Amino acid sequence: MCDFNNIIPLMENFKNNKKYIAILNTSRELFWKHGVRRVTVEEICREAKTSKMTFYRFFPDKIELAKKVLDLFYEESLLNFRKIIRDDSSASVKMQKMIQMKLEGSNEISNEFIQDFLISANLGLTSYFEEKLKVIWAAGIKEFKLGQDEGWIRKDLNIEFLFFFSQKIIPVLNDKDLLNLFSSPQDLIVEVANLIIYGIAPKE
Amino acid sequence: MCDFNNIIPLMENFKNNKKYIAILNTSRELFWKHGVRRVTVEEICREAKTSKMTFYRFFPDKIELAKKVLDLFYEESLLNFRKIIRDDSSASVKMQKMIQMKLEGSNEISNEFIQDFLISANLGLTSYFEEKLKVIWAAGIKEFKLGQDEGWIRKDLNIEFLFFFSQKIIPVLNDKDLLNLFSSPQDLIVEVANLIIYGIAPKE
DNA sequence: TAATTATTATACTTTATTTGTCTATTTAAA
DNA sequence: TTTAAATAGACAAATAAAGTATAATAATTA
Repeated sequence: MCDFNNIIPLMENFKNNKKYIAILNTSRELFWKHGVRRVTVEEICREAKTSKMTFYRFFPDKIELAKKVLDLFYEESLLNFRKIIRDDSSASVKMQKMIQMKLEGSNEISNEFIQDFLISANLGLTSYFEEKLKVIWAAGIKEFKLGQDEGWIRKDLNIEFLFFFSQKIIPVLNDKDLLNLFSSPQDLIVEVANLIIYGIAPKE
Repeated sequence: MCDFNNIIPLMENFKNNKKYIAILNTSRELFWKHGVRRVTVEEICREAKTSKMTFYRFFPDKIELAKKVLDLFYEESLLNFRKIIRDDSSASVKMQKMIQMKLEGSNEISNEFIQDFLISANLGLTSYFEEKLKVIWAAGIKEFKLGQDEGWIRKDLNIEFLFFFSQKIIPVLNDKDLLNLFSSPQDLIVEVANLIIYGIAPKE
């Protein structure tokens, strides 16, 4: 008699909805380029070929959409990260893949996007971002600790330190003069990966 | 008794004014990234470390500023172009330099910027842009005709055709597979320049 | 130094844009 | 055919941006 499916909103069915996905993709692109502040709901709808009413059926407002975009981005990044960590290649290759990923920047959040999360406190995104970052950071560290358990990362390594270190080292790797020491970027990546994995001691 | 210098506004003295230059540079950067529409006067002032009042002393509004930015960009581009054309290197080297310039995109107007000139008719920039383009186009053609007079460009070449052609050819040169046929991008540029200058006939 | 001029910060009004909601219609699916 | 989903357009309310006025400060120059 009483079918609750008709009463309780089918929240998570959105995921497969074409329009919902179109809005997410379009907004991600626009947010990436220009940040949240500069992009209007109307613009997103126009680009995603949807109407405003449909937009508001899915998202209460632009800010919540931005949060969702951030969520999905992190989810995706973590998945990529996990795939490399749990991959059954050697430690050195894993590290190479991670460096590659970092260099390509495919896992990098755009500057314009992040600015609106961090700087313009007015949008109310700052704390959300910080919370999210903490969670992701923890998840990433957990993955690395897995590597310690599996034995291909030494147990006395400070993972938190490694994370900070890897953030700082990327610009250095993009140095033109450094690149010239190698016959290809790939060779540089291998060299760095080996340094990180094996240090400077000879492999026994 | 009557000093007209005090009455007639010293219009063109702006050119050397620090603040004026700061506003132009800042706005160019912002317009380049986001287009005119998305950038606010207040934002420009903030970035250029100047006040709104100073802004309005130099420019009646954002649109006039955008026009000025376009003007200066074209002026600069034409100067670069002229420098190459009137340079006393060989025809082939001239062409190499021009191709290089095109590839670097340093003389390319940004897409975001141009969008606001072309698409959003509301800003009233479209006709201004078209007029300007005509003038620059003509100036460019005139430079090339100089080359014809000087004898290093054959007299029966249709310069207008060459212009269209060179616009279309750039993306082709950025093709990865094409680049792989050469040991360096520079070699590709030399090859293309030689083709344009000498055609396929052997140099006598 | 005093006078002049340029610049700024702030507050404020006006104008324009954006938001979010409401309809009446159209389109698509069951 | 009925039901649900999506759209276009109009709209009031909220927000943001433009542009002006004023008083206070800093920088120049005579």
